Amino acid sequence: MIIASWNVNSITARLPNVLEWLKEKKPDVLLLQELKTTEDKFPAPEFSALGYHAAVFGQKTWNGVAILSRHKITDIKTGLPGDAADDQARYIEATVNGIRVASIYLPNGNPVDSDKYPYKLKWLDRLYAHAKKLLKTEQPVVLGGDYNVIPEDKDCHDPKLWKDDALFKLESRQKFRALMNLGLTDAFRVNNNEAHQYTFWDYQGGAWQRNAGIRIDHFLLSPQAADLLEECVIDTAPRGKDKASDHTPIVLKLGKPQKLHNL
DNA sequence: ATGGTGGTTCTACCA
Repeated sequence: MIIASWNVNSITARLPNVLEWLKEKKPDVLLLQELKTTEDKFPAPEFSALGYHAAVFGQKTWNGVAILSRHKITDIKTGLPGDAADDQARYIEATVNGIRVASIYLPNGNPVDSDKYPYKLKWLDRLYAHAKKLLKTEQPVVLGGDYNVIPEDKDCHDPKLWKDDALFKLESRQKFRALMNLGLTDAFRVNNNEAHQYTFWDYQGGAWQRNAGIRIDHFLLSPQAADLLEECVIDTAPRGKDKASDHTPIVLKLGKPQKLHNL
């Protein structure tokens, strides 16, 4: 089973690129972030024509997340619990093929001296609390998306340039670490310890051409999902296309549950 | 320290 995640920076602007990529890669599931549109304007018919169901949590102008799937999508929940006043469309969760999957668009948090940074940190705390509950179900859980957190020095081009940024500040990284200390696994790092593997390159300053990127799109897996992990790779090709998003897809391959020997 | 680009929307704001 292939599950991919892609921050598309407007599904309207990115539709041709996303359709082309789906036709080529044919993932079972694609998690989308930064739709920048509402449910009623989401291009569901175009995805349906390729065989994908869609669960969408949108809003006007900003944010917006979705789950596309060739398999039936059930038990859809929108919004991250823990703050009734939070009206930003950043979280959608559903069951696909026996796996609980979430598409996450974590707040950016910049500038750090605005209320955006505490909102990000609180959002990370809410995600921690929610992940704890999901882990108690002992189901395969896949939390994928744009976390807006650079986990380590080696996940950016030049750590010095990022040290005071909301994506790299100590509190952000500590809270991301805390998620893993709950028992979640950063799928990309299971079989790949290389530095400078990126999922985002800024539109500005020739960041793509200079490979001055950051790794901020992640798949975090519950133990039951991590046991199924076969591969997790970043597909850099879409970032080099015309009219590209500033993010590129990260792709996760899960196998079938193994039969365990009785011990 | 600033500005560089691209998205939505139409004037700034966000990333």
